[in-house]
Amino acid sequence: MRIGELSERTGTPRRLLRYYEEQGLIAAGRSPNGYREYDERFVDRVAQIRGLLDAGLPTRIIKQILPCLDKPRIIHFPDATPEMLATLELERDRLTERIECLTRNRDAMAEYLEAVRGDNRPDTARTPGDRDGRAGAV
Amino acid sequence: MRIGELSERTGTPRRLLRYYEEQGLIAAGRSPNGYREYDERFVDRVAQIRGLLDAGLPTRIIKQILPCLDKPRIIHFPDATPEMLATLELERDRLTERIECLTRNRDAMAEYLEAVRGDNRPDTARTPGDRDGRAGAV
DNA sequence: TCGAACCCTCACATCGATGTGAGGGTCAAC
DNA sequence: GTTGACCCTCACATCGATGTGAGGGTTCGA
Repeated sequence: MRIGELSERTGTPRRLLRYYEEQGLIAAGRSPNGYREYDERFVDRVAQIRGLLDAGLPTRIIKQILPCLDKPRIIHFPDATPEMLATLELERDRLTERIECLTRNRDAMAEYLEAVRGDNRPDTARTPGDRDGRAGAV
Repeated sequence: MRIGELSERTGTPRRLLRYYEEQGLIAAGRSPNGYREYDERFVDRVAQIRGLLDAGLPTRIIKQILPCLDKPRIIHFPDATPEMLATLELERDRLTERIECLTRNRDAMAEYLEAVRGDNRPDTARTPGDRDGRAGAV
């Protein structure tokens, strides 16, 4: 498929598909006329890139760890340089931290919403399972 | 405390503390000489702002939902305008999605790392609990 | 053979979060 | 009273991810 179709199927502007290629995240083939040529695998790949980008990883890092993540069913050990493993470990921990942080905030929001909806006494109220009274998250 | 101390205690550049104020996320008092004046509460507040920022929310949104999250022990229902609740609900769902996405990616990394470390046969291998053979995440 | 709908490569613009520095006050300690 | 460590307000720079458009090929159907 060409860039237009991939763009539509992934909901990603053409501009960005070219950008990801420029950053070394994807390597599209070219047909004789110079058009980029993609196969099915790119649909998932682009989705994954966007996921990681959205997770806050910069393209620089994504480029490093993507080879470890995108093998469809086989893990190629030769791919794993020590640097890559270190990066991967570090990013895994970063992600874990971030996930915890997000979860705390999400729960604080959910808690607030529940409190507002569930118990609408006139002015103020405590949240349901409010041990120390702090719904706030970090 | 003044901006320097808050900066140090939150690990946040002065510049950003001023920026957050400019964006309406925090409202510092002023001492007679014009210096910003902060109390203890700002330490948590700034941490929370950074957490949300890091979660990918823009200051615009943070400004909206922060009032729902930062009450130390009391939830003030009057704060909850319908728009705010809608935003909050939307962002909560967004966060949930994002958390799932991050978790998938984190698990894919962890899985890969485990596979690389646990079982180092010469060339290729399958990941441990590899049902469909896809370690990839989106 | 013409036009619409693709594609290409630059290359500059924008946006939000930050960095950096100039120009200038405040204040405590020496 | 001067120095050093604070603080202030601009205001321009940077950075990564994106938007946008100019200038120009390719393909295909009317």
